[in-house]
Amino acid sequence: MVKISQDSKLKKSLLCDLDDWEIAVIDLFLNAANSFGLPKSYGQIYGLLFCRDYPLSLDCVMELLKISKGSASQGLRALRQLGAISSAFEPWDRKERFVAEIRLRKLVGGFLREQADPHLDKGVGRLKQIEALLGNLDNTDSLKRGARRHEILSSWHRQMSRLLPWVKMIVGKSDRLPQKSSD
Amino acid sequence: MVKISQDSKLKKSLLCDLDDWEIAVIDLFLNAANSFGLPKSYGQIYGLLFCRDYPLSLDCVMELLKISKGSASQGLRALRQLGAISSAFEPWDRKERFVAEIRLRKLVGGFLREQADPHLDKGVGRLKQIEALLGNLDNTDSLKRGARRHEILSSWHRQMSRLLPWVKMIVGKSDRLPQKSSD
DNA sequence: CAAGTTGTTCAAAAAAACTTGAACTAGCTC
DNA sequence: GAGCTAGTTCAAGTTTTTTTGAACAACTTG
Repeated sequence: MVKISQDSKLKKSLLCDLDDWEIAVIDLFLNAANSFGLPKSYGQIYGLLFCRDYPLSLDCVMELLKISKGSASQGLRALRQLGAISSAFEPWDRKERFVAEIRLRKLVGGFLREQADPHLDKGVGRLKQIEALLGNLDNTDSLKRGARRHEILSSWHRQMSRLLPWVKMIVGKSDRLPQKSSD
Repeated sequence: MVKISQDSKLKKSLLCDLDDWEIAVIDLFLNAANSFGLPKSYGQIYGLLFCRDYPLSLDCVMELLKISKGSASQGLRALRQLGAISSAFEPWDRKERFVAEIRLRKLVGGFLREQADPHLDKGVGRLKQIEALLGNLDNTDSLKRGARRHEILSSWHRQMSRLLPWVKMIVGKSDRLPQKSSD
């Protein structure tokens, strides 16, 4: 491949800037990320990849979004960890390139796996801890109250544990887009 | 009622401090609030009320949790808005007092109503905006790509809109605690 | 192995979110 | 209406989170 892409003046034009609609989409994901408790930059990165048909490298992401190398690197890593993007190496270049996962089911699944499941697991520990503290107690009144609260929390925990698999199932079950793959 | 409760030295003992298990429960909710994207203090406040059998006033909340009046006031308001707590005035005192809602279905429902539904609504607007931007476009390639992305986002929007009612239904459908009310 | 490229790390800077508390409104009571 | 009490508001302060960028590690190539 020609060395042209090293010249930063040309780079800009080669990468061709964002379209207006792309900016709007990226902004949409920025906001979405925020309300899911993820950093804005993750949303922007996902949004950009979502807009594009072909994989982008870390450099492209950096330049198109005007964010730092560090942000881009961390964001891409986190998004891959969430299963929201995947990466591949093209044979003709050793840059890693990224594409967005667009199957909603995968996105939701990954998010729940990384965010919800861990909390449910920690919950078990917390419930045990509370149980233990109740054990050390002689004050009958407080004990009874605490025991009741423990029951309630346990019940919630059970219900949430049952809910999540359903959510993972329901999303994307039907209502697929006409053409193109899915799961 | 006697004026004793104005004497701050007595107040402390009258309110009786938090038990260890209560501290653990409050901490649990603090963390939970955090992962739902709500301020920690909201979690603490809810946690405290969750532990108690009887309604607490703003003052009590403030003193037991050692948070400021402002935090307590805002937290209580927001929690009520979410349907996570409710308030009442006792006939013998003009302080407003608060109790936690413990029916998981109500909690989830309120949260979705206040947090998810608005986002879905805003989503409609954003989709329209993107559509409009695509309208201004002559570049056929970008237009096609954009149109496809718009389809995908619309599909996601539909799927999410269908999911939420299910979640509201499923949570709390069965698996009730033995005794005591529910919905 | 020197030079060049890709991507990671992490301390420090910047930005965002949360909390505080003093000033304020509103409603009683005398 | 003066004096209390209950509760709200919001600018300023504090804490937490996110971003930056320079130093670094890993790998390739000549």
